[in-house]
Amino acid sequence: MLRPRQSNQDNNAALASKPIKTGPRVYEEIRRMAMDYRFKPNERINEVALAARLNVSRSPIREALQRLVTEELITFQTNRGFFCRGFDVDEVVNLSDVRTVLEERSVRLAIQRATNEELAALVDWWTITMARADSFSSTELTARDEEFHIRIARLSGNPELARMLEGINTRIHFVRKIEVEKHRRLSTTYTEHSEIARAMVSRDADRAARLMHDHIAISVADAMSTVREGLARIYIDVGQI
Amino acid sequence: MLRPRQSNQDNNAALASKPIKTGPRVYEEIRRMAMDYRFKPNERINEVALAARLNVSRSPIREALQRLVTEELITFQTNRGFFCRGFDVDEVVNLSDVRTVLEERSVRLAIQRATNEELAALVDWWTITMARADSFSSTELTARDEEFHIRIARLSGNPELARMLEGINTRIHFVRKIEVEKHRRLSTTYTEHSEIARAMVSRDADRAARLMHDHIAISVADAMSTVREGLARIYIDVGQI
DNA sequence: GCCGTTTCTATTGTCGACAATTCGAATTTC
DNA sequence: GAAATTCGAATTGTCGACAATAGAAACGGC
Repeated sequence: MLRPRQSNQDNNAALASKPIKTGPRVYEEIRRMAMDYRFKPNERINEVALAARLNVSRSPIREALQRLVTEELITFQTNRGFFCRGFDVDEVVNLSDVRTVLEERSVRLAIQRATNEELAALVDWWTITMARADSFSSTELTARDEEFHIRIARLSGNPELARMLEGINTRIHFVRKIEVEKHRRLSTTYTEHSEIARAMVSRDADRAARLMHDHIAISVADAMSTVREGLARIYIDVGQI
Repeated sequence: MLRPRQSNQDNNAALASKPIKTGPRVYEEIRRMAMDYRFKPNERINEVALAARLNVSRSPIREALQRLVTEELITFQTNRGFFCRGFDVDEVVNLSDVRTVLEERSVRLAIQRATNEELAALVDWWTITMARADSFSSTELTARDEEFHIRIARLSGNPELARMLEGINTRIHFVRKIEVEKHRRLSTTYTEHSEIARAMVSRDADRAARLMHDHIAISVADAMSTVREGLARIYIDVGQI
């Protein structure tokens, strides 16, 4: 009889009948955990425990972790193992600074290269999103916020630029989510996004870039308090094992 | 008797007595190979062959490769394995575009935050390097070129910015080396670096940023021919197995 | 009671084995 | 002759085993 490569009747319940390769699955799962700080900052990550938790051996775990190391979501020390990344204000501020210049370049290129249809589609999509905003959970809202920026990055026609922004996004995902939940309504973000999109439609690069700059600066302004809030959540929510 | 974890009398000769951990060593080694296109573009990388070549098992090989995947030096497809990254003009151009905005930000921040001593040290170091230029091999020359930019990035006081620039540097290392060898004298690069450094000392941010911008633009200008030259080298030099 | 050793335990690093998949070549079919 | 098929060899995915290392605990000297 063949060895069951992946016990499809997994953990506790059945979203079975999903023939997802375990390699990628494990990677995605750990990545998600790291993004959401399911590991405490600087916590040492026990490979065997994690392997048991995900019903696999240590090999795929280690490969996924190594990959996350270069994504800066995980830290690694030889002979000591893997650790969760830290969580501090400086990092958020520094990332935001980089993000600012990349996003500015992003809008400028998008304005230069995107078609009228593409830009119109961006506006439409965001308008619809705004209209439905109340029906979205914080998680969904955060995802839409991130998607707005990613769409622009894609329109820039520079995949490398887009990839780097995505990398930054995954690293600041947690604080961004906190921000969304803190304000909840997000109305300022909404109007700011709309303004940016409209500036893009009218091909006003300078204005769009400036709006984008300010848009990011605002959230950096109270990064301190956001991080504080984030730390509280990390160490208070023990809802998940 | 203990199992010899690593046959220290390696491949063919003896740089033995080096108790370097095999994990990091393997990673560095493969990384170097990828940077220099010792693998042909888009070539499939055979794990067992590579493992045999480096005298280790497949586990450390795979971990290193996974790590290089997020560095964009290696590509990966489930069930099909690892591949060398491609080698085309678009990528170089796109990376250079990103690099430009990051380097501009880098000088600006460095001018803002670096001390007089630090900037003076930069000028001095580059002056000395220029003086010794003739005694350097192309490889050493390339390294100095890269180091100049990295030093500025460090002076920016933003480690994230520096890290991203380093990432870009490793990806364009090959073409940069070609450029260095193509011009050999490098005199323009030399004077350009000097000018940038001097502008930094006089805290002229706009000028420094503009110089940096042009400095990079120049090499992008004939990226096409450089890449062509690079392709030739990759497929002609069969010096290494 | 505190600091430096020593011993023991938990965890990581690497390996070889084997199943699952893919690749390539030979073969057949149209 | 070209395209599809089949089958065998090569390669990848994952596992469990065990040595080497680090970390904790017990011990002893002061």
